[in-house]
Amino acid sequence: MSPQRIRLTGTSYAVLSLLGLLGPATPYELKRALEQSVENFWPVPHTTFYAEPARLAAGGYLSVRQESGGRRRKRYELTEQGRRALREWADSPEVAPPQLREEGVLKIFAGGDPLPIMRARRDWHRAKLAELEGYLEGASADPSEEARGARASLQVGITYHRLLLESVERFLDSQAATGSS
Amino acid sequence: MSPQRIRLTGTSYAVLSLLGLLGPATPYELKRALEQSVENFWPVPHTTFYAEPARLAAGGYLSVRQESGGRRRKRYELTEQGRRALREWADSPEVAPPQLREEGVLKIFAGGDPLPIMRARRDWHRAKLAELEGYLEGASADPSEEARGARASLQVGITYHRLLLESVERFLDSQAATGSS
DNA sequence: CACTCAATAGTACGTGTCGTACTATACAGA
DNA sequence: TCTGTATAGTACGACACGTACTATTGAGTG
Repeated sequence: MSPQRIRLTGTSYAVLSLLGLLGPATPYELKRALEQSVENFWPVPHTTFYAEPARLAAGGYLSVRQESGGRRRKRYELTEQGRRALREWADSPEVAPPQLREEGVLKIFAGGDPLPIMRARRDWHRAKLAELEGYLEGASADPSEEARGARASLQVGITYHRLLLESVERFLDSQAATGSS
Repeated sequence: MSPQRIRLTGTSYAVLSLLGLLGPATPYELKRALEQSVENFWPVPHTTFYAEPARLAAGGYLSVRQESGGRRRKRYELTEQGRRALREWADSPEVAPPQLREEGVLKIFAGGDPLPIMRARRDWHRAKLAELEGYLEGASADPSEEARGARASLQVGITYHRLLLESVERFLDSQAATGSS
């Protein structure tokens, strides 16, 4: 029962801030909110995400209440300790360096043909950008103060993805210009 | 002794392609080559990276010869199986979607102040870009055919990072223009 | 009303990854 | 020969990941 020490990771803070935004929520509700926001600059597979609230509860950062209905879902809520940890982290200016995991570039490194790879990328980035812009429209419909961070991060996320797309397009143009074998 | 089945991950292919480039090498040599190339679009902590060649050898993708000197390092080399797996992977056009892990945006999402975070980012991206451009100069000094993939991936990597930097600068400019409280 | 199908809401488990901390060798200079 | 620093790793426990499976709900259909 006494809270264990657990390490707080990026995923932990993602959960904590979503709970800060939504109030008490079930893992599934959190996961849905995640998909429309944090997922895009902090990817988390769903199995990891489902497990995280339980970890945080074990560490004393969340409290749980189990529903009695058929699905007996667990509803999690920030504790004072959780709220404090979140605020401290958000207010400290240090950030870990960003990481880009790009299998496409890895393939090119290994000698793969850049053109089809980068074309696939271009299409993917276009779709992703459209998706994010949709989320931003949705988020802008809710002008509350609590959603300010969500909107700001979507802005930044969109800028990132827009420019990534641009970089891919630029690369493809330069290829078309030069060695279009 | 009979080769185990192992899963080949991005890290595996990073090792395989580095071995393809360098020929027989020790984990440390691989790690050094990694830092100047693949690391920048496929981050791998050094402990994971050291372990990977042994895994691949257990799977039959690499062969090992242990040196007899003081440090008794192990020198790894691609087997035919390894070479085949690498080529098949590099030639297939499917690529997993790129992932961006950006703690800064996560903090902004959580309500952190965007300005100091993005300023730190700008500086980081500037330094990284300079570093990559240095590597490209180094790689261009070696105009061999085998290094073609290395050069191409550095080009792409530089374009990515340049645009990421630009996106941060654009964001900071827009902040400076609007609400510079 | 029973049945089926899709969508929703998860869990289990083994392999792989990560970070912290520690260890060991080589070599240069005092 | 001692001491420091760069080089070259290993140990290990906690954490993350992916595949596959399970269970509940609700809507439509006969």
